[in-house]
Amino acid sequence: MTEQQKKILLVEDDPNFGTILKDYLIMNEYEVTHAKNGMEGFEKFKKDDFDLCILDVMMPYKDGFTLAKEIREKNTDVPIVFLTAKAMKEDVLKGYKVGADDYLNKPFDSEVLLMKIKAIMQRKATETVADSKQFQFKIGKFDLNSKLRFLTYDGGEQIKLSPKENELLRLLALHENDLMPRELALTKIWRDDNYFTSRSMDVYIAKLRKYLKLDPKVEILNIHGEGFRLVINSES
Amino acid sequence: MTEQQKKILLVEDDPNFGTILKDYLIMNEYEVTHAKNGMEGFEKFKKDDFDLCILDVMMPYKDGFTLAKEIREKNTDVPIVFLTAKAMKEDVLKGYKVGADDYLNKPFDSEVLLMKIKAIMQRKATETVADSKQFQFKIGKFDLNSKLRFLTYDGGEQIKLSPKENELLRLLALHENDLMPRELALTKIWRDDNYFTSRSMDVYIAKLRKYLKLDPKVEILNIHGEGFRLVINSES
DNA sequence: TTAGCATTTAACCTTACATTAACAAAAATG
DNA sequence: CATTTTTGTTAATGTAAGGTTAAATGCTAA
Repeated sequence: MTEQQKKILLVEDDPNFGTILKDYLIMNEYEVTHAKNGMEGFEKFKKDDFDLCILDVMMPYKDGFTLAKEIREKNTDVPIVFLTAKAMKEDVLKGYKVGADDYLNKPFDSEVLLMKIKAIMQRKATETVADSKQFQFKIGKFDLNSKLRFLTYDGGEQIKLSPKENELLRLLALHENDLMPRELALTKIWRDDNYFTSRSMDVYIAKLRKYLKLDPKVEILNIHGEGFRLVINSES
Repeated sequence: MTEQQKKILLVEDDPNFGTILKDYLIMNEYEVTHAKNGMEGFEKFKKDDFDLCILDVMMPYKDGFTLAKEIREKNTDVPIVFLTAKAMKEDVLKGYKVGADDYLNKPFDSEVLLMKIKAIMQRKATETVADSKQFQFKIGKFDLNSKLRFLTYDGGEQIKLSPKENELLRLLALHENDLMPRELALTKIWRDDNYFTSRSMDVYIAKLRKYLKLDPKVEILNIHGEGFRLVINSES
């Protein structure tokens, strides 16, 4: 892994603070593009690829959150850090919804900022695409997070899954619209294929069906003597 | 990241065995400091930074476990490997409590030692630097200052945290919204993974939950059989 | 030494999970 | 079409994990 200078987009309207921060980051081996407001920030964002965006929240013309939303539309991955005034606690949460990786109260300790930047870069570097996607499945209106063992319906309600429920649903999702052989689940999840484990599996199929009822387009069909099939119906 | 020679502190009283081992390690690109007993070992430890300590358990003046305890007081991170006589099974466990990363029965296969050393170094290398240096966390409306061990609610009320409370919360915050495996906390904080330490950890989880109740958006969720998850809910 | 902590251990309770049982329904089979 | 096999579903059971509180222990500093 070759060490390369990381590019940071800094959007901060206060000229004094902005310049100081920029210089500090450059001193610490980052390549910094400084924009003085949200509009300019977005223009610069479109023109280059950045490894990190640091956005002030309070800015004329276009505030940090709005800018973040626009950036997210273009690029879902780039880490975003917000700079906020100490007072605004609630807005901070709003920031998280936009997908902030972190935020800092002004004034802040520059060392802390540096640490956070490093931590974020590190995280991004190690979380390979394969890594994070392996556990995420879209099942109709549901999202299955197989690592944390929960099923989200339509971005809202969260259903906790037991280990067996989770593994079974994951296996079904892996074979979406296709046959998931009984035997496969039994050997992979139950590690044994006999009458009782088979009945146990049926019990789990029933549980999953109950959860999935929330979305009428999603169903688990049985293929007699063969296994099951997770289908997502397209017609309404 | 530049490859650099790793420093090993070897504390072993048997002059023959010690010298052979030292030479063997040097042959394998390690920088080795050899001490002949626990007293000397501690003196040398204080004078330098080591990447690994290899301690014989049976030694005159100061045994390996006692030395390890002293080393731990100075430095909680440095990996420790014990060399034990084949017989002592029980003592080995005692060693784990001190926070041993591994142990080896004498006589042992030098290849095995080398492998273990490599594995330990690797493990430490991936425990990111950023992680170990991060001490400030925003947890919903709370601010955790992990260095000074206190939790501030909404800029006002300050809650003092005990060392264990602090470390546990810090570990949870480091894994915010993600799984913090039980085992991780037990090995990192309690340095031992058994029924009682596990129950102790549960007690601390309860304490943290009590503190965190001030902000209803913050909760510690359990993932049965896996660990805990610190989540900050965005919706109100 | 004691007072004041932090931490562990203990006890007891609740919840979560997986399996098994029991019975109903559907599908296959001859 | 009667019978067997497979599947659907719900409930009961046993065990393990976690939650909570209090008491016991250990530690440290006055």
